Amino acid sequence: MADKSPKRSPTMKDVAKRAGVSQTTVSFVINETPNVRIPEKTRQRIWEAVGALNYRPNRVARRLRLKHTQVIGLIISDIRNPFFTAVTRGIEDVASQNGYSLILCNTDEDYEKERLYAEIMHDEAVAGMIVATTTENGHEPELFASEIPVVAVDRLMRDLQVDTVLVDNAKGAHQAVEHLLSLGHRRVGLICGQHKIASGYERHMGYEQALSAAGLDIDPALIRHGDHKQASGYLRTSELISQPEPPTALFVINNMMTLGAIAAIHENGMRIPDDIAIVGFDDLPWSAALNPPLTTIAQPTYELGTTVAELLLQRIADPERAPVSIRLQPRLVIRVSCGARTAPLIVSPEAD
Amino acid sequence: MADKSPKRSPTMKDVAKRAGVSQTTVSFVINETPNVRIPEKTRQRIWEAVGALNYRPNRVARRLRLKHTQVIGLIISDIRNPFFTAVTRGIEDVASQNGYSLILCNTDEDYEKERLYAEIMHDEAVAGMIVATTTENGHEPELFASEIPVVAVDRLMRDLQVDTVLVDNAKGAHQAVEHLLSLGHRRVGLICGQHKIASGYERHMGYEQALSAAGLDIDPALIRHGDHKQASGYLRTSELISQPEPPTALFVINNMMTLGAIAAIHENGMRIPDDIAIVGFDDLPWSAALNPPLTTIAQPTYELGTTVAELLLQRIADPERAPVSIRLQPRLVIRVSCGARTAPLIVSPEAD
DNA sequence: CTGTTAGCGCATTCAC
DNA sequence: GTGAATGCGCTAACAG
Repeated sequence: MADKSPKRSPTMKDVAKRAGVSQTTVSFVINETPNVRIPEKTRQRIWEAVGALNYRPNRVARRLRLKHTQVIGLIISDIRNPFFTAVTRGIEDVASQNGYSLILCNTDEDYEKERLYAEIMHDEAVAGMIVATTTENGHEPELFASEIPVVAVDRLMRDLQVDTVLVDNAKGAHQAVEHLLSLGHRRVGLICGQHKIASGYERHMGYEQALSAAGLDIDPALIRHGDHKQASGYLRTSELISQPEPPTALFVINNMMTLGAIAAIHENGMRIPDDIAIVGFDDLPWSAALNPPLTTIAQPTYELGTTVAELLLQRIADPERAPVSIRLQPRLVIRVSCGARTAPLIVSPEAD
Repeated sequence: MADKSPKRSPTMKDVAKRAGVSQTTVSFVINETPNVRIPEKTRQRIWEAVGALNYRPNRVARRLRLKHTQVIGLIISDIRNPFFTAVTRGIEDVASQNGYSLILCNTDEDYEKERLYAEIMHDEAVAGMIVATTTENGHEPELFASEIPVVAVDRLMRDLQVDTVLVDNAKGAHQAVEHLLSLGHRRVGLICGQHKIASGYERHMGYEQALSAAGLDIDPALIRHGDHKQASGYLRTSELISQPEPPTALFVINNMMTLGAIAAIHENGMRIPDDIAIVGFDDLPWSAALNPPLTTIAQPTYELGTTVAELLLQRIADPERAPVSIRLQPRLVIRVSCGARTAPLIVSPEAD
C-alpha cells in the first residue's frame, strides 16, 4: 500500500476529482449558491464524494476569500465575575443558534489587553464584536469603529456611535433604596463604584434620587467609594459601620463588593438584618446560599446577552442601520437580608 | 484628491512598493526570517513604510499558508463555575506571555457542543487545544487525536494518549475527611458526584480510604450522589440531615454542591459548625465571605491553568514527546465551618 | 542579499 | 449547467 500523501486533509479538488466534476461545481453545491441549478444527479455524486472522503471545507481559505467569518468576538473585562459569565451564556446561545461561534477574550480591566484583543479580532476577521469596555472614552477608531461592527454591553462607549445594551442602573438603585426606606430606614449607607464607569455613576445617582424623593438629605458620611472588587467592599464597609453613628441599612452597588461587605459586617459582630440591613446590586446564583439570603437588585443577565447578540446580528445584516441603545429593567428580589420574610433558599434565575 | 481605493487595508505589496523593494523582502524583515541578512538600511525603509501605511499583516492569509496559528483553543464544560474561570486565567497568562491568544468555548457539559467546538478549532487551525471534557470516553480520534495537539485538564480522556493535568483528588478527599476525624467526628456524611468523571470517583475513594484508615466502617446511609450542581447539593444534603441519625460532619466534593449544602443546613435550622461541620472541595474567592467561612480543600486552580498551558506549548514544540500526566497537590484551608478558629475573613488565593 | 514564482483552498466571473 | 481561469495576502523554494 503506497501511502504517498501522509495526512493532508481532503480539499475541494479531491472531492471534484472523485465525483468527476469540476471544483467549481463542488463549490456551488456545497454552498448552495443561489441562481445556479445543478441537476440532482450531480449533487448526489458530489455529496457522496464528500461523505466518502470525509471532506470538511477549510474555513481559513474561505475566509481569505470572503473577508469575513461566522465567528463573533466577545471581549469582557473580568471572566471571574459571575455577571459576565451569565451574560456570556446569553450571547453564546443566540450566536450558536444562528450558526456563529464565539471567541471569548478576557481583558482583566486592562485597556492595553482590550486593544490587543481588538486587534486580534480584526486580524481574525470576525463578523462582529461585542465588548464590555474598560474605559468609556478614548477608543481608537481604527479598532472599534472600522468595517467590523461593534456593540457595547453593560458599559458605554461614549466616544463611539455604537449599539449598546445596558440595564437601567439608576432605576435599580432607586428601587433598592426605596425598599430600604419603606422598611423604615433613614440612615442608608452607600458603597458605590467608579464614576468613570456608567454603572458606577448611574447607581450612585439612583441612590441620591431615592433619598431626595423621600425628602432626605444626602449625608456624605454615609457614602464610600470602592473599585468594584471584593476587597474594597470589605474595607469600605468596615469604615462605614465602625463610625459613631453607623447606617442602619446599606446599599452596595455590585456583587463582588457586596460579598466583601457581608464579611465585614459579620466580622464586626453585627447581625444581618437585625443590626443592619443590606441590599446588593446584581444577583448571584448562590445569593440565596449566603446567610442570610441576600436581597438584591437582580439584573437580567441572560437577556442582556441575548439582546446584544441579536443587536450585533442585525447590524451585521444591515451595517447602515442607525445605532440603537437599549435599557433592560432590573428587578428587586426580596430575600432575607433586609428583614424577616419567607423565601425559598435556593432561587436561581437561570436554573440548571 | 482621488480616493480610488475606498477602504482596503494595506497589504505587503503596498509596503513593498512604498519601500521600493520586493514583497519577499518585506516578508523577510517583518518575520525576522532566520538565515536571511537584510542590510540595516533596507530594513529601516521597510519599517518606515509599515508605519506610514499603518500596515498590519493579514493573519488569515498567513495561516492559510502556514497551516497553523498563534492561537490556542480552550474548551471548558461550564463557564459559570468559578473553578474553570480561575483555571482559564492561568492558561491565559502563559498563553499571552508566549504570544498566543486564547479562544474560549463553553460546552455546558454537552458532548455534542464539545464535538462542534473541536471541529471549529480544527477549521480555525489552532495551534493546540486544551479541553476539560464532558465524557471521559468515546472521543472521536479525528477530532481529538489528529495533527493538532490536545491536552486534558481536570478531567481524564481515558481513550486518548494525551498530556493531562489534574489534582490529586483522592489525597484531597483523604485530607478533608481526616481533618473531620481528627476533630472527633465519627459519623461523616458524603455528598459525592458522578463516578464517570475522574474527580467524582477519586474523591469518593479518598473518603473511603480515610475512613478505613481510621478503622471506621463505610455507612451507605451517610452517602448521597449528586450531579455536581448546586441544586443537587441542596437536595441530597436535605435528605442526609433529616435522617433519624444525621451525620455530625459533612464532606461535599465540589464547590457548587457545597453552596447548596450550606443552604440546606441553614434552612433546616442547624448551625455550622455547632450542629454539623462541613468541608468542601475547591475554594471560591468568596468562601470566606460565607457564614461561616468555609473550610475546604483548595485546588491550585491558577497553577492548574499555567501547567496545562505549558504542557501544550511543549507539545506544540515537540509533537513526538511521550505524553505525561501531572498531578497537582490540593491543600486543606481551615476556616470556621468545622469548628472555632480565628482566621482572616477575606482570604483570596489569587487576590486582586 | 533580493527578486521571481508558485501555490495554500476556496469563491466567482466569464466563456463554453 | 459546468469548467477554466483568476486572485484573496502571504510564505518559501529557487534563481539570480
